[in-house]
Amino acid sequence: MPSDTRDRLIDVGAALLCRQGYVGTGVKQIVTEASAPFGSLYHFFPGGKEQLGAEAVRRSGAIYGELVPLIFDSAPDIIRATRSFFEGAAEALSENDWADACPIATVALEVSGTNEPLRQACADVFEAWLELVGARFRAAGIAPSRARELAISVVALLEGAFVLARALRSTEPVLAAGRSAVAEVERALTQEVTR
Amino acid sequence: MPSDTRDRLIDVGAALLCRQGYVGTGVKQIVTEASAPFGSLYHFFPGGKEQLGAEAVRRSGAIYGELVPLIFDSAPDIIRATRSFFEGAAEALSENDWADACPIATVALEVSGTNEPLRQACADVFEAWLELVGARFRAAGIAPSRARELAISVVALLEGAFVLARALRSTEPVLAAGRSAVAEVERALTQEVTR
DNA sequence: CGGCTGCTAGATAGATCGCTCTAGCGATAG
DNA sequence: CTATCGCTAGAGCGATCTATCTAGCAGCCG
Repeated sequence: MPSDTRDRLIDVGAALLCRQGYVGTGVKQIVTEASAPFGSLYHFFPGGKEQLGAEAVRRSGAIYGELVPLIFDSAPDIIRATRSFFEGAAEALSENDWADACPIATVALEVSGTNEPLRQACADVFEAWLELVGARFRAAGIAPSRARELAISVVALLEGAFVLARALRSTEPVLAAGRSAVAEVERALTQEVTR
Repeated sequence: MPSDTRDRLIDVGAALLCRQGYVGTGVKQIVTEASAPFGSLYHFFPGGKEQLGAEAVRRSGAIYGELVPLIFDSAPDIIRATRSFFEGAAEALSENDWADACPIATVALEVSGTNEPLRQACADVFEAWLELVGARFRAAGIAPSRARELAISVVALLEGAFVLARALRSTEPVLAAGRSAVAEVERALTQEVTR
């Protein structure tokens, strides 16, 4: 049974990583906001900040990954699911002062050249997301290789829109990228039907 | 006349910001790699690291902005220009060990919630890029509002693909996103012609 | 020559970084 | 009861961070 404190450290760490990135988040800040004793961090995470960071990245990835079945199951088709996804992202972004964008993009860019374990954690999360989304596209009748390419484009549109949205403090990029994503899904479906 | 040392500090700073982000780059590392005396940094940049960072972001933005006329002028149309852009980005990325992605995306994500002057610098650069690309689309006959939306999607595809590519250490996302970008440009042109 | 200015040069302050260390609490087992 | 174990609690270490400080060099002007 996992300790409560350990869970809180990961949750708080994940939230801070999302907003400030890995380098910008100090271990003291994590334990303070988690109301955890300092020593507990190194009790539960002997690997220190790096281990906690990696686990926080993977947890964020799992939580956000759950949005895929949640949204795709409640939408009538993959076109409207894609639209929902971007509209929901835009809403969440503006409501939380542009903090709740991608939980791991900042970390991924920061550490991709300097911290291999963390880079790998981010890569694993991205791959899992691509597979989750790609599976939905395949289930809608799109050929596997085309489904993966489409998944990459949709995720890239979302990630790129988050970068622009956070810098510009506007939902416009997310909404514009969402319309492109919907169009791309439509195009892939049309190709499939008319082949 | 700008001092040689001052220029070198901005150039080295811009290169380091691209690879390590703002928080991950120390001022000592900048002056060391620029072969500049430590005191000179605060002589030329009284605002310290923040001022140097903002100027480096703006310079990177200007340099990368020059790629737009460079590529669009040497391509026969905006479709092939868009394709060139992504293919060139993929090549540059793999050749430099996934370091030369977007020079400011990491900074933009890192500081968007903690450092207003730097966030503004990133926002200004993104807006300038959107205008540069949007102007090319308008020149090809696409309506202004549609041209802006298309520019946002293309830039978002590139930025998002960079995030995935750096984490996955693969050019696949950039190439897949590039094909989507080309398709989106084609779609916008078709809409314009058949209207 | 002397004096002024722009820049170099680096020591160092003060804060913060990640991390290690010891001490002790509380619950459970023997 | 005592012993043990999981966890709490925080002092403090060495390193590193940004920024300031003084001192001095080189070149130009009078």
